[in-house]
Amino acid sequence: LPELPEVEIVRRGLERVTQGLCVRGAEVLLPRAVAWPAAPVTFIKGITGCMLTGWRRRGKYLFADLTNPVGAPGGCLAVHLRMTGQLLWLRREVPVSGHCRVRFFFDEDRELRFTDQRTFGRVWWVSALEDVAQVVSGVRDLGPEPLSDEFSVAYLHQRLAASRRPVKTALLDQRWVAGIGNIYADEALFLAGIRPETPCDRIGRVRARRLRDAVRAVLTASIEAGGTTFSDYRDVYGGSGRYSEVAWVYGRGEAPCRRCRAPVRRIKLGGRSAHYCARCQR
DNA sequence: ATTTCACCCTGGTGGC
DNA sequence: TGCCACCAGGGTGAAA
Repeated sequence: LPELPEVEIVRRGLERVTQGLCVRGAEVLLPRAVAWPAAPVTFIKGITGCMLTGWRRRGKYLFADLTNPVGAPGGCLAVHLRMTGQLLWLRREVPVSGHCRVRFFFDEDRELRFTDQRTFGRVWWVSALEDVAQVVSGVRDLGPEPLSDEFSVAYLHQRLAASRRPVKTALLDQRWVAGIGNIYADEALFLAGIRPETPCDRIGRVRARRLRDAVRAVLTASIEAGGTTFSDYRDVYGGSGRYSEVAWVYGRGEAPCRRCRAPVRRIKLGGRSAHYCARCQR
C-alpha cells in the first residue's frame, strides 16, 4: 500500500534514473489505466519526445514535469499507484508481466513500467494548457503536506475540535492531511497513545500536539527505512522497504505489542481495518 | 457543510 | 478438488 513514504521513495528513485531523459515512446496495455486524456493515443502523443525535468510529490500523487522537444513546457505526467501500483525501471528485454499496464520507453533499451495487479492505479497527461487541479480530480482538495509547517498543532487542533468522527477516519481523509493511509494512521495513533475510535473533539491541544508529532515521526522513520513492503510495494529497482519489520501495530493483529506485550487488537472502523494496543493507547 | 458508504478490481484465503 | 463468498485497500461521487 503505497502511502506518503513509499511514494516519496519512488519519487527519489524516478528522479535519479529519469531526470533529463527523453520519453521515446509509450505503450498502453490497459486503456482504463490512462485517466486522461480519454484516448490513450493522445496520452502517448502528448508525452512522446518530451524530456523529464524532475519529479514532484503531492500527497500520494507523483508528477513528472515535461519539456517538449523545442524546450517549451510540455505539461506533466501524473501517476497515482493506489494499492498495488509499481513504477519499475527495467531493461526492455525483461519479460512483460501480465500486470503491466503502461510502458514508457527511453534510450539504451531502458524502460519505465507501470505495473498494477488490482488496476486501481492511474496515469494522466496534463497538457501545458490545462490545469492540473482540474484534470487530476482529487488534487484540488488535498490538505496540507504532513511534513510541512502548514500541518501545525493549531491547524490540527482546530480541525479536531470541529469534528466528532473517529480520529483514524479523519487521518485517512486526504482533505485534512495529504498522504496518510491505513498503515501510518495506525502507526501514528500508536505513537501518540490514542485509540483509533476516539472522537476527534475529545482530543485536546496536548494530545493534538502528540498526534502531530507522531504523524511526522512515523512518516520520517519510514522514509528512512525505505518505506513499508506489506505485499506489493516496491521501489523503482524492485526493492522492498524495511519499515514493515519495525511496525508497531499495523498488520500485527493478535501479535504481542512491541512495547508492552499485550496482544494487538484488530477492529473494523469505517470499512477499514484498524490495529491498536489496548494498553498503550487510551 | 460534513460524513458515510457502495463501488471499482484481483488474487488469496477459508468454508463446505 | 472445486466452487463460492469474502476480504483488502484508496479515491470518487452520490446520498444522507
